[in-house]
This record gives sequence, structure tokens and C-alpha cells, in this order.
Amino acid sequence: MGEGVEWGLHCCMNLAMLGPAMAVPTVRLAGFHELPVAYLNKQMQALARAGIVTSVPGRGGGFKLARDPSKITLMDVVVAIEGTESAFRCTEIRARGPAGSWGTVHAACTIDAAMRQADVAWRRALAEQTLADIVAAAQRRYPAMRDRVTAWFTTAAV
Amino acid sequence: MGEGVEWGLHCCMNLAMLGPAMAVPTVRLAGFHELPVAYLNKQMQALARAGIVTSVPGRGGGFKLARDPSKITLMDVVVAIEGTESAFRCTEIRARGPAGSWGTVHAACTIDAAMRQADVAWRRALAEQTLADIVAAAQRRYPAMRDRVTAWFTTAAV
DNA sequence: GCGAACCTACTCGGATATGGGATGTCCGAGTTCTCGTGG
DNA sequence: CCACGAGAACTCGGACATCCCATATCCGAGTAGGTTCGC
Repeated sequence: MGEGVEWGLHCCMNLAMLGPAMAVPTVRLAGFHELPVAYLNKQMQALARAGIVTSVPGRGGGFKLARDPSKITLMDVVVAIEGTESAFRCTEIRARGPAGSWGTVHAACTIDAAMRQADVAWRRALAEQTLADIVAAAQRRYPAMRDRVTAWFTTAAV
Repeated sequence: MGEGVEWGLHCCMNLAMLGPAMAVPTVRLAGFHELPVAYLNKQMQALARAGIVTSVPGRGGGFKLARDPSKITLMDVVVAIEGTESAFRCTEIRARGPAGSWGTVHAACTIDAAMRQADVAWRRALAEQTLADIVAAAQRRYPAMRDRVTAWFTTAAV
């Protein structure tokens, strides 16, 4: 799984804490975690295309969450950045070789079905957790987090 | 996810249908699905190292399942070939940047916990299914499968 | 003082290089079967 | 006919190339805000 997923999740988490009022440019989002600016921008574009964040162009622009954090699941973010394909991809090797002419290919591959079942379980687990849940959990452990984050992001750049 | 996982699963499935008596060389396993011989051999070595199959050297040798198919889970095969690392890897980007000095790092990352939870669900789904289950399911759809597979593998090479 | 036009700086957006890991290939060590030979 | 030994062929096992995608970077189009000029 790509590293950009982690970045996107953390950035979305920060945007969720900041609220939908202010737009944060990529430079600041990257600076908060010391990430490569241009590459993070690429991930943010993916999030924008998926409709998770909205981009505000021009001076004073940036990114902000497109909808309430309780309406954004981890699944949404992962799919937006990593793509919709499942980890396991059945290439139907049954069709190649001697067994290809046996007629067994006309129905679903048993192995593919099993792997797909596991993939569904994974997706379901991700879809059950929203950004709001994550923020709430973090807030429960570090009550001062939101204040410190908002303080840093609203402060003028160093 | 690597393509070798699919190959390894199908090969294990074939070995399960053939029974533990005969050892099948890589050439035949590859020929059944028209796969690159040497590269499949690499995957089989991984399965051997993991103790899923046992290798028989010398003429007439090959690979055979190390234990009963009901004792081999899909999880075992996937881990043997793909490795034990989970898809998502937390690099602790919280520690970098200004938030690194806030002391929030001393506890687990909330995002990592959520992703890990999904990963556990995936692994659990894979661990619940054994090779015997897969073979039984396939057999249920194509009752003649085992016979045809054994027939092909026991027949002298073309 | 007020408004408008211009200009600058800043932002996103997509097109463009680069490196590491999966993919693919090769040859050597070791074992087993086979064939020939002698008793 | 049987035992035995040398040979050959076949197998796994790991070391060696190659290709593709994730990573990383850059520059251009476009916009908001600040500035200046005119009234």
C-alpha cells in the first residue's frame, strides 16, 4: 500500500480538526509533518477529484473538507488515493493451460471468491470508521490536541 | 499484492487434490497453468521455507503438501509468499514536524490503530478458510475436477 | 475619501524524471533412477 | 538370475538481469488580494 495513504489520512484528520471555515494550502499541510510538498499536493489532488476535499485556488486558497467528518469514512480516503482495485487480482490462470478447455471457467474462481470475501471484510472494517471517530478517539487521549493544531495552523508561517 | 500469491494458491489447490503421495516437479505445476517455470519455482521455495510444502530432490522429486489441506489456511499461503507485513505501514509522521515535541507520540497512533483493525479483519477472514474448504467448494461445482486433475498430472508429459 | 483597474504573489493542476522492488532468467549442488557389468 | 557400481538425467536452490510502478520534482494556468492611480 502506498505511503500517500498515510499522508492523506493525517492531513484529512488535521483538516477535520480545523473545521470547514479555513482553507489550508499544501505547503502548510506538508510542513506540519515535514513531507515533500509537491508529492503531497498530488495526493491532495486525488482527494479533491474524489470529492473528499474541495480546492480553493488563488492567494489565501488551499484545501478544506468537502463535507462533515462524520460523513467521510477511512474507506473513502483509501479508495481516493490508492484506487478502487482490490489487493488480490484474479488473472484467471485456470483459463490458460489444459484446464482451460474443461469448461470449469464458466463459473467464478473459488480462490478469487475466497480472496474477495477477505477483501470485503477489510473494506467493511474501513467503511465503519469515520474521520469524526478518529478525531474523537485522538481527542479523548490528548484533550489539548485540537487547540494546539488549530493554534499552529492559524499562526503565521515561520 | 504480488501475482505469485495467485500462482501459489492454485498450485497448493492442485497439490491438495493430488494427495500427499506423489511429488510434483515445478515444470508440471507451471505447465498446468502455462506459468514461467523458474519464477514459479521461486514461489514454491517460499512455500517450502514456510513449511507448507515439502521439497523432494532428485529425479522423480518435486513438491507435495507438508500437512493435511484442512490444516493449511489461505492466510498461511499468503504470508509465506507475500510476507508478514501488513498492507498499511505507519511511519509515525506525527513524530516529525512541530507536533513531534508535543508528547502525543508516546501513545499509539489513532490512524494506525484503525488501519490495523481492518488488517486484522482481513487476516481473520483468510485464516478462517482452509485449502480443504476451497477444494471442497470447487469440487461441489465441478464433481469431475479432482479426477481430471489427477489424470492430467499422472499422465506422462507431452 | 472612494472606486476601479492593474499588478503581483500565491495557489492548484498536470506533465515530467528517477529509484526500488516485483518480475523474470540463469546456472550450480545434490539426489535418484537407470543401465551395464561381473559374479 | 542377482548384486553392485558408475553414469546420466532430473530436481531443487539460490545468485543474477530487467521492467514497471510508486516516489519525487518541476513549471504553467488561473485566481484572490493588495496597490496605485484617477476622480
